[in-house]
Amino acid sequence: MNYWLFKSEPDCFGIDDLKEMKIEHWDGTRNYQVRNMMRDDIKKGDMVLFYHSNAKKQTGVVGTCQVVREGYPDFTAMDPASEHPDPKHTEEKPIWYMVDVKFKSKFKNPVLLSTIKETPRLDGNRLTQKGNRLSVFPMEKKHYEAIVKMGE
DNA sequence: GCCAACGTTGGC
DNA sequence: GCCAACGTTGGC
Repeated sequence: MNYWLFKSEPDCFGIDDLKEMKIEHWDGTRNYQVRNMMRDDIKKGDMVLFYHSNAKKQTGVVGTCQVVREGYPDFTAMDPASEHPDPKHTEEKPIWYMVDVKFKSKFKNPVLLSTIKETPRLDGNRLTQKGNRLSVFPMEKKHYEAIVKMGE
């Protein structure tokens, strides 16, 4: 089993939205590195930290979810009314991929970015690496488990 | 709103 | 293939 961190802006789609919907597709990623992970690497059963980025209140990890469907074409790319339409993406030749995730938990204590930076046992995680702007990336098991422990 | 650090685009 | 210009992300 692998572990990941997914970023989302809470104004757009937050942990409470996922909690309500229970299962939702993680659409809208338009970055090739992320696309490759969505298509090839993220497997059913993998665990995901849900991260709120650009948050007015609290920027940090706010809960967890689990992958319930592996990579398939992001149909929102074909919808001109969607957030990120891409005319090059077609049914025959999809470019963008997404996975489905299922809500697992909302943290009692969100693990803030500032806390993650200050916690020595989280050293080396990708979130706080300089220049990392990917909205999806792998987490080491020990970091995943440490963050869940802190959150709950 | 600012800006650093990318990623993407397109002319050549 | 190079690289300048531009767009985006996301913390602050």
